[in-house]
Amino acid sequence: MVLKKRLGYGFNGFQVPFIPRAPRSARRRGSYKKINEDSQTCAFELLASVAGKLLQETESSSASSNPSEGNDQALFGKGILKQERIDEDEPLKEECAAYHGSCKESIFLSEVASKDISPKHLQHAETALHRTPVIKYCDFSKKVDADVKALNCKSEDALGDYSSRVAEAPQDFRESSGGNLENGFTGEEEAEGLGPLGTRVSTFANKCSLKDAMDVCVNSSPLIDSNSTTKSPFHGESIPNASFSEHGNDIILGCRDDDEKLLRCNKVSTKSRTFRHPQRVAHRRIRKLLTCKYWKAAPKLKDCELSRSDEGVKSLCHKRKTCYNFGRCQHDNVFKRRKFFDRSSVVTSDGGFSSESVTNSPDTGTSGNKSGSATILPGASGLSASVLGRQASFHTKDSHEMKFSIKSFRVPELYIEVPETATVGSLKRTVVEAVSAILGGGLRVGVLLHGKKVRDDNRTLLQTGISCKENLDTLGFTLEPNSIKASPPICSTDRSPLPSPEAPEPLPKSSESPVIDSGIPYSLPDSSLLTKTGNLVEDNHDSFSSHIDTITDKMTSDSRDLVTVPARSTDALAVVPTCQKTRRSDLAQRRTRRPFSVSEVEALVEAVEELGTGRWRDVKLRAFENADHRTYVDLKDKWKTLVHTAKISPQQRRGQPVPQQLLDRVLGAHAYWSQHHGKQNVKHQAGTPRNVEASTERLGVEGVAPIVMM
DNA sequence: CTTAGGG
DNA sequence: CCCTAAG
Repeated sequence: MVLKKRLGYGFNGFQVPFIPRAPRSARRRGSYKKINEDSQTCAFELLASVAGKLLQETESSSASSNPSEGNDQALFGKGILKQERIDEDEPLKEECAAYHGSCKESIFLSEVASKDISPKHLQHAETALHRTPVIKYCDFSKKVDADVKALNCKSEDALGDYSSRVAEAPQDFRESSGGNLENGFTGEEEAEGLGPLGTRVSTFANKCSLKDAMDVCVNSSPLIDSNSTTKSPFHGESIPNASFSEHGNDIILGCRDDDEKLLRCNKVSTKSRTFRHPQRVAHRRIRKLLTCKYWKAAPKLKDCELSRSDEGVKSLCHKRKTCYNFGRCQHDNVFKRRKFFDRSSVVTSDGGFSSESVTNSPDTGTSGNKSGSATILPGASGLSASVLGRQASFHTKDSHEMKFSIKSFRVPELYIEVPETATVGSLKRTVVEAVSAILGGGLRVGVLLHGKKVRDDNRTLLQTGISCKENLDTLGFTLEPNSIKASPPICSTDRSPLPSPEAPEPLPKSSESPVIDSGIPYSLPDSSLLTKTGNLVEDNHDSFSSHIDTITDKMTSDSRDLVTVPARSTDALAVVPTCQKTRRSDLAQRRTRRPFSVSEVEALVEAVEELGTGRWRDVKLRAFENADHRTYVDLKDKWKTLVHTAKISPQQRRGQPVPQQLLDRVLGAHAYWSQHHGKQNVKHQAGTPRNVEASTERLGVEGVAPIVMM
């Protein structure tokens, strides 16, 4: 079975986390989802599934404990692993190349083994590791391979042991390798006392450029022992990595940043370049946005609305909520937030910042091809990526060739606040960091079939009901960030204003509990930002902290998955400068109040008399056509208040007095229309309730009723 | 998007 | 005015 897959990828945008709240409108959501769903449904999933299947097959067929050997050979020989990345030729690439070229030990060894394992390197490596969880993982895999190879060639001292072990039992890898490896995976701890293996890994990681993180991951994964289920780097469930490459699939999953600065952060890069303005944003919304002192860009993820996948995914979403650090202090704004998002021009209709998908591969199935599109839903953090895939062709019975491309990546709950003075670059960085934080814990791939998550990793595709020929479209993948548990307050360990990526944060390793990585300190690289934020922080400190508490409480009660951000973290604060008040005014800013003038009231009354209640839109059109600030809802509300006003005693009325005459008419019309289930008789004229001069106390329909229609 | 109502 | 649930 030869699977050739290519993944294009790119971050499409971030999604705002969804708040566990009941969907506003089922209807709406449905439509929303529909849109997304259709377009991106399962490339990734497909891929994953295929991989899984392959894995299965592989396992059964070739059960070589030593993956490096035969497998590699096969892979490379077939040129399966193809690096589509075009960009930079980074070390990583080199490595890959080496790999490809001769998967023989020699090369590998030279690359890996020969590397310096000086403390320096280590440090470097560590840094790298910490920064890039994913990469770590990837590297790790490779590492393993490398190790294995090394072993084969000539065992290298300690390394040999490790590697051998690894080769045999990847699962144990972590354990055997000791903390080091683990560290590498999780990126939690410092890589102290790294063993040889650890060292290497680190080194390797170091070499890899962040940009290629994803690529690396995918490509390298295959290298790992196919038989063993490697604990996914992503903390999560184990993923049959081997499967991917084994069959010669060419899977390229890459994410890259266009912004190099971003690279310093974590791995999964995002490419966010521009903000797409939702076309539908109302003027006023935009207006509001503009007036905001700070703008926030957050994808809006209404619960699962954005999730493009089906129920399965949805459920996922619901289960895990991610609260990004940035959003922390505003929990109260959660609600408002949503609103904001809706209105924000910054947010894309489908989610927020969106950067168009970045696709490297020329033939990415970006072109509307839906067949294999997949949605990657980052379950935990709600990060989701959508993948577009395409089934290229079918060859022999068993070999299927498909192309996949990750069309977009979405990170749902990203709440970022950046001063307008921030630079675009800083914004990007911020976003990247935020995303990185979410992805920091690694990624997990989930396979969805018909919207349902396939949990049994051991079943073959066939068994699962996944057929490349038939229902590829029903296949979906989810990319779920391994949520990272709330980590201890960063502040306790790292106070540096500009947390360097090096600062490792403890990450829970448990694959069970998804956690969001809150540990990564976020900061705004931009000095100006920092400065500004710094001030803000100071200013808002109190409110902030208190607010935090509140938030925390709610959060915890709402979702354990929510990340708890260290309230004190300077870093965190830096990103979330604004607080309640400010935010409120900014985000939820109410429309300015515009009392209805008598003339307006009159016009309204007139219109209602004729049209009746229940036809606010028509009323609007008729009497307030040009008053864009008066929405039909406003009119309706006004009518409501008018009616109320008319019913109460003049003494109780406040505000600009409305001529009693008008109020009388209001009552009359109200009585009339409430009596006749209005709308239908548009015909009868203004005469309707109107002649009610004596309408004053006529609550009864009678007084008004006179106006018979017909 | 509209309506209808509660807040 | 806002927010939402519902057509």
